Amino acid sequence: MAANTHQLFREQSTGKKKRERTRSALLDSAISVFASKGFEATRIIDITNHAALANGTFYNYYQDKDELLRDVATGLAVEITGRINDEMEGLTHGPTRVVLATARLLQIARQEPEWINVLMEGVFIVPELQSATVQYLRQDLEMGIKQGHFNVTVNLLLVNQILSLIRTALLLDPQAGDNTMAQTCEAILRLLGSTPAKAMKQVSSVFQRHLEN
Amino acid sequence: MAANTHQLFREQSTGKKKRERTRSALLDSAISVFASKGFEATRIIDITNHAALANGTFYNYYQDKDELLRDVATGLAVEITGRINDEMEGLTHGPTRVVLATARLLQIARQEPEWINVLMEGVFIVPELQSATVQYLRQDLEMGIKQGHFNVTVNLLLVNQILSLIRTALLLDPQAGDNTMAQTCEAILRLLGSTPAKAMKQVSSVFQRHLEN
Amino acid sequence: MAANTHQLFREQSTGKKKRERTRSALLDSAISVFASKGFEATRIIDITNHAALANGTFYNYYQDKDELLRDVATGLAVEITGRINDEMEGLTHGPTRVVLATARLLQIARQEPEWINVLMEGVFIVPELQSATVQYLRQDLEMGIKQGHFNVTVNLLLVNQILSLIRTALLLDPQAGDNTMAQTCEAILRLLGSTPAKAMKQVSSVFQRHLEN
Amino acid sequence: MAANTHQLFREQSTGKKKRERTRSALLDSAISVFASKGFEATRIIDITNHAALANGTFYNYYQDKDELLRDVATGLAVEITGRINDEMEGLTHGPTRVVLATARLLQIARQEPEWINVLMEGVFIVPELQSATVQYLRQDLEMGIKQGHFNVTVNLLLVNQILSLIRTALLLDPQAGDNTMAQTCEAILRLLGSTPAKAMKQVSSVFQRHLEN
DNA sequence: AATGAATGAGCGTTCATTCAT
DNA sequence: GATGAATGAACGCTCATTCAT
Repeated sequence: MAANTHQLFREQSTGKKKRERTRSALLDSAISVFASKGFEATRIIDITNHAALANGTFYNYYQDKDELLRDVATGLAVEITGRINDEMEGLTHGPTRVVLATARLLQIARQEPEWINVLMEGVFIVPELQSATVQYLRQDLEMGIKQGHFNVTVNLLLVNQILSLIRTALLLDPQAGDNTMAQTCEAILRLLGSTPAKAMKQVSSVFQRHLEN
Repeated sequence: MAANTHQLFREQSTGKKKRERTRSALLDSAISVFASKGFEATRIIDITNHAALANGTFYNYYQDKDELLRDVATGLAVEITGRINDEMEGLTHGPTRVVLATARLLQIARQEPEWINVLMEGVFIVPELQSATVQYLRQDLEMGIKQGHFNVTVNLLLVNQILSLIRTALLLDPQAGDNTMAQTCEAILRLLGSTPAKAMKQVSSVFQRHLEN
Repeated sequence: MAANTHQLFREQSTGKKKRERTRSALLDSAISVFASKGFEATRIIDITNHAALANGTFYNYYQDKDELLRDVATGLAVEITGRINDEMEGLTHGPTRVVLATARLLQIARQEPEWINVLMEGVFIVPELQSATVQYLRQDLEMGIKQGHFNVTVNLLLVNQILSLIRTALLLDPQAGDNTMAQTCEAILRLLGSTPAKAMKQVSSVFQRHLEN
Repeated sequence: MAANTHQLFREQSTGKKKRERTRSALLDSAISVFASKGFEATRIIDITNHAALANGTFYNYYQDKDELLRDVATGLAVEITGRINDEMEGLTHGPTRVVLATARLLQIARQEPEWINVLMEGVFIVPELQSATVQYLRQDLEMGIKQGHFNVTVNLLLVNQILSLIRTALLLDPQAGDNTMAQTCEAILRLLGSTPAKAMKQVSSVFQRHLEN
């Protein structure tokens, strides 16, 4: 098992029953292997080997790879949205929320590149994830519109445009450098109707207040 | 063979030697099958069956699926960029070129949804295609900047942001309805620095002048 | 599975773990099939069918036919040289050792014709076997030279000449009748410098003392 | 087509009809390809490619690879035995004939290594060749016996022992250096009953008289 | 619960062979 | 006679899945 890997699920299951611990081992291994070989190219035995389990053990927990990915991706989504939400507790300014959420997501990608890789593959297999994300985003957008900061009508295409800008950043620069992060946030604000000047100001202001570390 | 399928390569090869006609049958079949099952899930025998050929025949023409995809995607790219370029002959206004190219691409997707599907998969396998597209786009962007219409610095992320907006339209609405088309063009102009009002005006003006049919 | 087949490896593995027993089934089947169809003409499925296993099972044990042959031939070599050595324990007369080793090998061929067939094919694929045989032979030759019985200089060609005389006997008369056996032993002694008369006397003396049964 | 190849059959067919010339091209190509890849590993298309012919052309001349090998090997045998016989015209001394035939064969192997490779593969497929060789050899052996030079009874095993000594020389040292040649001739004479001293004398005498160049 | 040996369907690939041109 | 495109049987090999231990 890779030594320097963050073991999200293992941590959550220490002290619990054996069944839960084995399941967590499969989930953590799945993250590593999916991230390094891609979902399609991953074979069941890659995951069980990585978890130091027998191949047959897999089928005590999951019917197939898809079901595992669903579990992994959902767990990751819960973890990530939890982290982001904690940070936005109490923020009521639409643009700030949108910029901050975007920036934090890219920061997490920087710290845990495997998570995001897997999450992005999961989104194609687990439609629920997509719609959950859409719900979060919609709220912030409508908040910004009411406050007069965004000049858009919220629809499915708009939400997906925003998500695709984030996805593009992750694909092009998986470590999400500062430039990538700023350019992506500004692009989203422009898309929502900001002028270039206002977008830039907004972004640097949020970065200074919330991300200075 | 599906009856209602446009047979791009078959048309190009009627009257030519048998070898060329068989190759075209493989290419056309590949478009259909890749589009319906996706590249990864497609088996060689799916393609040869669709073309009413024996499985072994495939290997008289290509070493593997990748090589075929490369050939298909390149052929499609040539066809599509040719069509778009023809229409933009002589246009020197940056924003008009960008809007028109986007709109025409989405129109072609409406007429030939299979083409775009396959082309988008091909872009991940054939890097040359990506960079060719990037070249085209860069020129128009720089034209618009010189003319004072765009407020951006051209970099790889920007170009990919624009492409991702087009891709999002195709994924969400493969038939690319008029609303999708307009919203996508406006989004691109906003990304390039337009105000919402200017973007909308620009788009409707281009649509009226060049797409009224 | 052929009923009258000696099952060398099966005998060695009864009582052991399943993995070992399956491996032995493959080895024994390989001997039978290689011997009857030849190595080249043998298909993986011939071996697994003969062993009443699924084709895929083969790959749980060997990467390819070559690896299996290596295992089979090595096992056979160990068995055969073991038997011959047991019989020569304590013999210090060079010509006697050479004649006896030759005769015993041909006798084993008579009892287990499949073993020798496979071993001879294996020698071309597993160089270690060849050189092991060469080592054995060299020692006996040099013993005979020191004792003044052989008039030769030991080199690679000489060793191979002796081996080729044995091989010729096996090819022409796989059951190695008494005449073949005697003529081969005498030929080897002549090659090593004996006169016809001495060679004949030597051979019949060894046969009487060691092979009368 | 390899430039430095001796083209036995091509030479024999220049000026003849096209059918004959194409057949010769196949035969000459077969020698080269069989010699370099081995008979088993050679595919029909290897031969036709080498002959700059279409694959289908092969079947205008032969039913399969075996038939071609039979033709090639027979042609080579005729050529080689012809050359050796020419040289032995009028020689009536048994040992001299045996030594000379052996030496000349090894010399030809030195000049045309491909011929011998192919011939040796052919012997396993074309039994007639083996028996023809046996006939030649028998005559010389019986001549030597009548003359009191050989102390053997001629049988199939004896003849094959002699052939195997020659084969061993060719396998171990395809270029058949002088030492290999001498040691092989002496081995044959020893096998036929000569003492080491007489064998050596006989060989060097023949070499001096007939091979000094 | 965990194991890991066994399975066999299903794929890619080769290549001798046929046959219309 | 020569061509070379097309064929399809036959093989090697992988891997998800089962199940006795």
